[in-house]
Amino acid sequence: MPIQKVTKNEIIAKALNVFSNKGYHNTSMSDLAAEVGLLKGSFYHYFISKEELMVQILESIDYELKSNVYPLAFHKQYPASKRMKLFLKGLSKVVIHKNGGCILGNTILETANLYPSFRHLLTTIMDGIVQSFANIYQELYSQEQSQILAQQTLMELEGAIMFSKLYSNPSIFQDFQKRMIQRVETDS
Amino acid sequence: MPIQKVTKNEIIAKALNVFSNKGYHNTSMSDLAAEVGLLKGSFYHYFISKEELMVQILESIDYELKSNVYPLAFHKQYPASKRMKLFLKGLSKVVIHKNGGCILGNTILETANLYPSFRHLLTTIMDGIVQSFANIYQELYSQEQSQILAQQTLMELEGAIMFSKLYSNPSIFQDFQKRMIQRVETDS
Amino acid sequence: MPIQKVTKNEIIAKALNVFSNKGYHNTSMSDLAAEVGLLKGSFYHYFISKEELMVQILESIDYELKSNVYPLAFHKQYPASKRMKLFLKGLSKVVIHKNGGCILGNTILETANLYPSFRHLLTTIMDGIVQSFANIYQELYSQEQSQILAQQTLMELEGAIMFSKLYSNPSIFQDFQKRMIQRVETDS
Amino acid sequence: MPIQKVTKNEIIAKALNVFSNKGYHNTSMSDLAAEVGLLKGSFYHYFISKEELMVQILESIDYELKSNVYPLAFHKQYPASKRMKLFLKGLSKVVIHKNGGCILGNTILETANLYPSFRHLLTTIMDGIVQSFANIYQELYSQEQSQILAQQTLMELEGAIMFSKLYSNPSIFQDFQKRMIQRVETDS
DNA sequence: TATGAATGAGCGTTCATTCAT
DNA sequence: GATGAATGAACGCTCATTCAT
Repeated sequence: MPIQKVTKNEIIAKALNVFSNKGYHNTSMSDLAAEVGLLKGSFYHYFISKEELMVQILESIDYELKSNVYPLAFHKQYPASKRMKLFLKGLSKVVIHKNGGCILGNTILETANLYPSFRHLLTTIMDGIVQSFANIYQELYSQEQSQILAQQTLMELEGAIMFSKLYSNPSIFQDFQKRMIQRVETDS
Repeated sequence: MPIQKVTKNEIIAKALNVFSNKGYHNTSMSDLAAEVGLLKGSFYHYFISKEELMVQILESIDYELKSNVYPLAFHKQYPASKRMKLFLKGLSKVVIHKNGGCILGNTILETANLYPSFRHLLTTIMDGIVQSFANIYQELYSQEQSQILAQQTLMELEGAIMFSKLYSNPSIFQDFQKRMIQRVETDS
Repeated sequence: MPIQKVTKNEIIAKALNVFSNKGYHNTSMSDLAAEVGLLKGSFYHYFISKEELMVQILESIDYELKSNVYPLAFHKQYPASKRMKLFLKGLSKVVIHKNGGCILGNTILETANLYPSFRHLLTTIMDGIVQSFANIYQELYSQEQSQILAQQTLMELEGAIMFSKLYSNPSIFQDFQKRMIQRVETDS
Repeated sequence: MPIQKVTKNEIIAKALNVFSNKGYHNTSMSDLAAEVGLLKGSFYHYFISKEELMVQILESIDYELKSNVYPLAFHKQYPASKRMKLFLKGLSKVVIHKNGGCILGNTILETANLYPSFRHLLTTIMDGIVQSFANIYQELYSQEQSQILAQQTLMELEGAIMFSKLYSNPSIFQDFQKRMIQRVETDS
């Protein structure tokens, strides 16, 4: 009976971290194998290729967001500001890695034009995030306006993470979060 | 004088394009050499390394922006909206490449943590852009408010380009531009 | 278990030969790989770099000499001349390669100023050889005198090999050996 | 009228130094050109190849020794010890370079088996040096004995330089010189 | 004579991937 | 399932050399 040193999910979680920190092309299969304590050859028992690994990482992100994060934006009894706060927190936990930035933004910029298999997943995820933001905004704005604001919010989020990375200053992203929460606060 | 097939500036211009489209790590010196019609080995007559080439690309961007683009934001006799329009147009010409996105954003996400020589130039450039936006906003807002808006604008710009790239839809970035121009329009 | 075409020790033995014949800088990793029937890339499974390979070669020489050669100079029941004879024979077997000369001398002249990691091993080995010669001489000479003679012997040995190589004439080295044996002969 | 920045002899002198310090294979034509203040391309106006340059260096050493150094060993009115002293001094000046060792020994070990054009010159030079030593010894020894001692002296000289290099200790070579002078001293 | 751009082969090294055990 | 040896292409870069100007 062969021993199993790791599970696919463990690999996905660790590989996500490595990719976030080093980028797709700058991460080697050796790096990934080392991170999970396997040898390079063993790695291919779990994922047939580097590309397939990234696909499954993105799929797991999609699943995680759908299961645990999007619902935070749809909590009917919470006010918009609370939903915004919880949603941003949940989103950050899944998708943002300290110093490494946002796996989505990183992967879009580095690979969107190269791997159609990535692009489809990335659009699905980005759409999901936008719709969640839009739902929050609809407490205060028209549907059309909410849609626009939602997209802007995600854009600014990605930009804020980029700035945080460039200046090695996490408070840039924290300020962004505060701004977004305030925007939907109705201090009546 | 020996035959010269290319100039350093031509190389910088073409390499900028290739890096924009393929990313830093995914671009090989062969790719770059082929783009300008040289062999890999010949390329090293112009740039001693891939890293140095990128440094010089970023320096040339910095120079170009300082010479021709930042001034557009400081035109005293133009109204804010016109300055915003001209500035965004100038900025786009230097820094954004169709399908490839923004060389600044790409390079920040892919290399900011790896190459200190890049980071310093990138912060210089980003600071310059933010100050230019801030100057435009100061026609309508307080200095403090302008500063914040300027940074937000650049963040959203980078996010907008990311979306344009992901969805292969240039109008996302164009809509962003319109929004920014409207924001400083005073319909008097 | 994966197929294994060679062992590390086989590589060390063959690489020692190639380095001896061609010199450190004039030997390419392809040369070495070809010698053991591997491709260049496969070579790096055994040694992470050319420098590390040479380090391990020198380490294996040090080990071999300590295990099997130095003891020949310390045989208490043998007379000095017999010990000299056996020691020179043992030394030659480990360190001298036909036509290629002495790996120690070659490596000292070519790399001593370039690779500190080599230099340390080379001094260790040279010291060990000198001490062995000194021990032989102590049967006939004072300790101080033996020390000087021992160093001279090793110097002349390296010079003799250099001459043998230059004139493609092995008898120059053989004559040297006879001379050294006679020097410690006490025909009583 | 084209300017001439350097003379062939200047190049030979400087190239000799560089080769002594870095070795033949580890010295690039760029290194040599830089040392004499030329560009690589210009270098080929003086020497058609790296190999030809080394040939001319060896030829110039041969000429220099014949003109100015060998005669020191044949001074009829000087005693052997004085001739030995002067000869060793003259030889060192031409052939030994601080830290870099002896160009003859270096070149023999690194290239003797590769370049027949080098080998012939090197044997000529080594023969010349041996004959000079032999002439000195003939004041005290038989012709046959002198011949053997002369060859041993040159061997030990090369070995002494090797040791000096390995241990970064010039006094090893100086001690060798003293020993050789004492050997032919007749304190009558 | 001097230049320096260009060449094309080769360097040491790393890569994603394969596969016999 | 895990190993790690092997692959072969590609990497960034350097080499000795050529040659139009």
